[in-house]
Amino acid sequence: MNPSIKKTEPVFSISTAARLLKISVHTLRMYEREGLIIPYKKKSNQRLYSQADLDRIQCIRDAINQAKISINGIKSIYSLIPCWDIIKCSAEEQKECASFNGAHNPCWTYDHKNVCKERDCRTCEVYTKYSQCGTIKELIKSVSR
DNA sequence: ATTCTAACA
DNA sequence: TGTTAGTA
Repeated sequence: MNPSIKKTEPVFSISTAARLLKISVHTLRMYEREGLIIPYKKKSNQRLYSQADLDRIQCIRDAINQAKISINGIKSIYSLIPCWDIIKCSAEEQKECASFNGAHNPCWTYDHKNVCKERDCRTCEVYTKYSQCGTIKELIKSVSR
């Protein structure tokens, strides 16, 4: 409601996020364990969610409830994002990268040894670019053709 | 009062 | 997915 707060600003506690999304805090933490989301962490280790996080999670909920896609299915979809092309890592780095070589999990769930090491996956375009339901569908279409 | 991790009569 | 335990 406050226009001065950016959609990417982590402001919602896990209980507030759960209430707004109508899901349990347990489910919220589970999505994180599965590597579907990367909430902001305070130094106290407590999670904070931005409006962008909420939007992303709602897309995940829609994929599960409407499209009937499983958690593993969503992870597989995310793994298809061409991260190497988006962040343009070198051929050497691609050779060493699991994400470039048929990984079935999102790139941000792996240990990074290349240029990704200096990046914060939460704010990386690879993670944020396909956070909207529409863009995820476009990705699915482009892959299924 | 809230959140966190880990675990399961 | 739920719930409980023991913390911070």
